[in-house]
Amino acid sequence: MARYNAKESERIWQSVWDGKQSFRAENNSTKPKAYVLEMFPYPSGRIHMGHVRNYTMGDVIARFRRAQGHNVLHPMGWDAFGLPAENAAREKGVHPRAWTYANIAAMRGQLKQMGLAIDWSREFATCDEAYYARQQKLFLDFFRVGLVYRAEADVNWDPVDHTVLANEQVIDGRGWRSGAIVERRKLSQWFFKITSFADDLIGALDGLSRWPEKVRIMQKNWIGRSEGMRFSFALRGAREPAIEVFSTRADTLFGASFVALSPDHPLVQNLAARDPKLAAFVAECRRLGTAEEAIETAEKLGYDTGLRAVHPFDDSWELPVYVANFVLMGYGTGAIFGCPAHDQRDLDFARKYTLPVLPVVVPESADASTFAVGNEAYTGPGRLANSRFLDGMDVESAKAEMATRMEGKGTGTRTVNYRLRDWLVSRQRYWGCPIPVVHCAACGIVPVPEKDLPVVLPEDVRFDVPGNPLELHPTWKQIKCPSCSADARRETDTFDTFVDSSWYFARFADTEAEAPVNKDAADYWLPVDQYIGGVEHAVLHLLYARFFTRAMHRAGHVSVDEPFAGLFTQGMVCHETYKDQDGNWVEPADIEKRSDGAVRKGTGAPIAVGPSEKMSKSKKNVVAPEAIIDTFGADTIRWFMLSDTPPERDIEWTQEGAEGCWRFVQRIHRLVGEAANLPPVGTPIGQIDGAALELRRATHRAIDAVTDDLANLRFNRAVARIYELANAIGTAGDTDGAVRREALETIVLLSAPMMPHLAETNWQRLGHSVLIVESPWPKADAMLVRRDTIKIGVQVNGKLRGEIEVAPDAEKALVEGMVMNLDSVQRDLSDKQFVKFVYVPGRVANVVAKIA
RNA sequence: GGCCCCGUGGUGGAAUGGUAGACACACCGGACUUAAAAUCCGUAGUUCCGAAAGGGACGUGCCCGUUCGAGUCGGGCCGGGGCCA
Repeated sequence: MARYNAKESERIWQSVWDGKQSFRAENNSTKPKAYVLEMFPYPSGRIHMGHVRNYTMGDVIARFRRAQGHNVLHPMGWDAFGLPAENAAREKGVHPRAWTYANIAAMRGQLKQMGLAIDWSREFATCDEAYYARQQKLFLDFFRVGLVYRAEADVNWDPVDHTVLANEQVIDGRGWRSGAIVERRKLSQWFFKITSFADDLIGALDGLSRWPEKVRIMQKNWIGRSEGMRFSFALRGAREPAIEVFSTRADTLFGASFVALSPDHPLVQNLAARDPKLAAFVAECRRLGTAEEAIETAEKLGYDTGLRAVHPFDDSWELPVYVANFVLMGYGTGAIFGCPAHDQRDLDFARKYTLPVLPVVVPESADASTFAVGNEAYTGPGRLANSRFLDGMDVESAKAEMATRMEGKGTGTRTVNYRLRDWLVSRQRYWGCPIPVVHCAACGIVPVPEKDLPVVLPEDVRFDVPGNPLELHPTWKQIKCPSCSADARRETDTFDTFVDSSWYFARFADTEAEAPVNKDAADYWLPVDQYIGGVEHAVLHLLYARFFTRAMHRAGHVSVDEPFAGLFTQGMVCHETYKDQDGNWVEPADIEKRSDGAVRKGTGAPIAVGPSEKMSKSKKNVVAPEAIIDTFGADTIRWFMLSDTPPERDIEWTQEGAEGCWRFVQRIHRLVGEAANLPPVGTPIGQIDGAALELRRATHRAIDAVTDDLANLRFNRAVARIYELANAIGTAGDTDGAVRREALETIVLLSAPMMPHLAETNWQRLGHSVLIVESPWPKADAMLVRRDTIKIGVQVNGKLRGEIEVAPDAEKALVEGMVMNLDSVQRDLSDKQFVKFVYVPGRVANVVAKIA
């Protein structure tokens, strides 16, 4: 019999599905809807194993839901704006547009080779004018409803590349590309008011029951809600206004030993204007950049302004006012009071500048008169001490008392503060969506009128000089003010690419719509029922998309607040690492494994095998999906990605594993091919017993288990159940024809979402004229899933002593009789005294006895 | 430092508080073959007793607890990873 020709078969079925438009989603359907979405790829040029794993999982769910009778939306698009295209332009002289679309074409071809059940009619790229034009319209709508503003902000500025850098692009204080020392600069930037939804973005997390707990916690931490007090310190004998601070620990106010201002605090700016030393200190602080991690780990440095602050509860108590590098302008008010005994950063600072460290919270176990703080601040619970009217209270009561007193005097207010900052969306780059705004000397900021949209990127830009090509373009930014017609200047910033990916799922509902989002279609499809992607997007992308959905709701584009009802974060794809004797990384393709170890192909030089790590170019432990698909076909690589390892964990790619998958593909093909004399399709099953009945039971148990496993994304278990059915078919041998047909049809149907081409081929070989993608999911017969008799373990005092076979509903007394008659039980009980008999129906029987 | 996740054979991993190791990979033995590949059959946690058939003990990172019964639940450690500091 001919072996299964995967290449040939896959090509054929892909073109059949394509010709029949098998995976088109209907916007009008009476079927239940299922929106299955994987995070869309950046068009880097070729797909990698991570894509294969991600899209295979999504495809299995999409095909499974389709077979179960759902109207499935499973689309694909391209997250196509971004810096790599500009880098390619600088390095290779190719235009970002040409580079990007060529990459998309190449990757589309590779994804199609995977045989994904995608509605390609809805495909788009975020760099398509049709898409970013609508994004500009959304921006104007957000502007209209008050969710957009422009403000000065601290940014990481690369003085060589003339651009703003994200925190992740600053490495050891230097620009990741130029290597120049990054400066902190104040620039006018565009912001989305994500903080106005902060409370709701936290509160709604509890309702996302089909999200991983881990992601919900990460988002909660990221938003960082904290309750505290806002109050002021007056300055003694100074003209300057009082310093307003925010603190979550107002209970420790009597332990205060200094007040500290952010280097970016307005008061500091004023003081620095007439104090060159302070100005120099501020400049020094700015060199740290804006990354919190850098600020946290840097040495705590301060500058004594000479000002003296007055304690809010004691007019005679003065505190020094410092400028400190660890105080962030963006958090709270940009000013704090320092209580060294109960805050580690304050303690580090106090030790450096020899300021008092007075404990005011004493743990229950310690003695208030002797309790002292060494090099570790005490942040735990306890009783207040050295704190006048707060003495003896616990921390929570003291906070409440402080709040009541301050609010009573009108000197402070309870405030909720967030770690989350508003979203800075402007980037000084070319390959992004232009922000549709005009700057006019007379009118200020003027949104581009909708009739003038889209603001299209110019094609004739140069990348041979540093800086923003839009800024450098000779004419593009010159425009008349839409409001007063005077000469004005176009905004040359483009959007952060996270904006592009914050609403694409809503566009998929209707990619032809004139409006950014077809509300009726979006109301039908949203929320996404199952979203799948890498955990690295747990915070930013998923938080931005949740914000955007709320903003779109407010602007009238959608009716939901949450974009993704179900979220699944899949693990990475790993591979062993290899090094030669000189310590150079070696690619898996150059390795040959022998019984005595790994060697380099050709030369036979010894190779050291290292641990399995995430596939990365730098470690050369990358296996190209194309090569695998070329050798074994798409079904084999898909089957591998689903087998053995639970989907949320990291999977290790191995050549042996891939070969094992390939053998199973062939085995199914052979099982179907070897099945001689099958009765025609639809032949009813008559009276059966013995091996035929056993096979039939195995078939229906497989349906039952695989259905449940796929519904819960337990792909590895579903795979194991299919192997079991294959083993059962092999064991059963040449039994009743109709039963064998049922078993074979079942294994083909159950494996179809995972190995769709193989399934289609064998479905046809079994005599079906309807495609398997148009065939319904099998149903398990409960009578056959249930067992007539079951084997249960017999224990004495919890130790296994034997096994008996009983009916699932056998009476306890009957089971007890059987158990007590077992020789092994009798032997064990010979020196013991019977106490009681425990029987868990269908599970276990346990004789409890004590030593006589 | 805080919070969260994980720790099971040579390997990936199964296991609603109920017979630990399903299923797969690798290894080994056998059949088929001139040979190899492919395929099929088989053994396989550790250890002890036994010629064998069998039988016993131990076993899910470590310790303690709850329970008739713990990989699973609780407490405390150790190790690995993640997030936030």
